[in-house]
Amino acid sequence: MVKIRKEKIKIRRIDYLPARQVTFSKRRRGIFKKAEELSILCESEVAVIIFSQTGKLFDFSSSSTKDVIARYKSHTGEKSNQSMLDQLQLEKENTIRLSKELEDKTRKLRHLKGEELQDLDLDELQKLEKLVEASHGRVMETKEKKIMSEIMALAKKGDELVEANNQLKQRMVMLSARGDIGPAAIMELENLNNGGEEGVTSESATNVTTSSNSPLSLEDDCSDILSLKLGLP
Amino acid sequence: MVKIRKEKIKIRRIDYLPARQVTFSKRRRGIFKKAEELSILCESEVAVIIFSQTGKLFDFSSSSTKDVIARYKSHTGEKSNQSMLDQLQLEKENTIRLSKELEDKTRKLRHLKGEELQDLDLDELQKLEKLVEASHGRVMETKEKKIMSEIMALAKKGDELVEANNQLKQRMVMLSARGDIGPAAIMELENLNNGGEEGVTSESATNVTTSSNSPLSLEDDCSDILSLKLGLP
DNA sequence: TCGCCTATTTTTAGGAT
DNA sequence: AATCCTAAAAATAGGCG
Repeated sequence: MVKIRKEKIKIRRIDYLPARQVTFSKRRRGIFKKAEELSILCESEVAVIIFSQTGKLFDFSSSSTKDVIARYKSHTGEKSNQSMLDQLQLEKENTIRLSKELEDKTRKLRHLKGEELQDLDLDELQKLEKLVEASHGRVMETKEKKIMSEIMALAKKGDELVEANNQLKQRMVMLSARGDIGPAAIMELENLNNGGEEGVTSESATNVTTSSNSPLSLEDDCSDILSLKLGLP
Repeated sequence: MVKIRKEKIKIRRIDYLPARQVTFSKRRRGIFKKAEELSILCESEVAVIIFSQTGKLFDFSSSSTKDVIARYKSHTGEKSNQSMLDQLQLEKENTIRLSKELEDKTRKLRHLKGEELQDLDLDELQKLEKLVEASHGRVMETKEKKIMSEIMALAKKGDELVEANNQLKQRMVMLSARGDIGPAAIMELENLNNGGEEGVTSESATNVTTSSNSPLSLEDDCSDILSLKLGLP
């Protein structure tokens, strides 16, 4: 029963481990008690979460710690785990749906390419054949239209070039008439631009408008034309 | 400076609202202070979450309430919001990837069906045409094979039926020879089974094995045959 | 709502078990 | 680690501004 002097302790880390552990235990209980009292006295919801230095978890709650945490999260504007789970579920269903669609399309694509036909019955094969035939027709048609329009574009460009050429030549002639350059240079130009043809002169420069190309029957097979790469936009 | 008698309070709901509010405020600060002291004295992580009766949130934490909550959740085996977010992100990327693939396949499918060809260039159109042609060939081939095999199956079934029929007739003849049924019934049977043909009798019943069908040239267009629905497995 | 006051209750440091 | 003891420290009920 020896009474020992005590003095107020400083709020700083307790260095002596056993003392620290004891204090932790005592004060922890103290806080939990206070928390409970507060929740009862004032009808409030209280949660206390404590991790000891060793990582051990101690928690108290007037109701359920998880509930209080959920309420805390909704208060701080965070999405709850539940709504997150819902979203995840939705995304997964989405993925499954997309996968199914993809599988279906992949299958159809194979069939249209003439692959894996063995799992089609006669009826389906007939429909597929009709489809492929129709498709072939449209592809041919589109291709021919495209070829025509590209040839037109080429022809137009050619005409424009001829026109530009003629205007250039006209200028050259005028310049040579004024003695700025010699006639030899003009000859050189003409040979460079139309190899072997009769020289296009200024008088025919205005009526090079339409259908000046070679005749082309697009009704026939024109795979030889197709094979040349048309470098137009 | 009048000294007033005080007595220990009971831990039960404080009915008088103003007193309750004051107590809430005082004790709340008390708990927070204790919590802080504990965290410092014992180097522990502490979080206190309090909801007042009016729904107002008060929280204290030695570090960050969210961190403590995350630690709490990982301790109680729940998935953290973060890992959930990661998962969600992953799913979303998955969805985007699938959507892109789907779009691509849809496009290709359209082209193979001869739709939306205008956004193909000449080169692509040519490749597509080749593909469709090849596909058409394979579809035709497969269809013909299928038709052949179905006809074979039909023929086989037919032969089996004829065979069964003959055996049945043979029995009938034997039965009639024993006087169990009259000859009129046999005639009736024969007329029912082969309308107009000469009666198939027991002596031809054993050699109905192969190629007893009508001649069919499958090399030609056989769309008229295709149109009849073959109800075989 | 807050701070201040003060008598009283409650908590707790330190020791011992 | 928990519990008891005790004196000192801290918290706080109730009142007042």
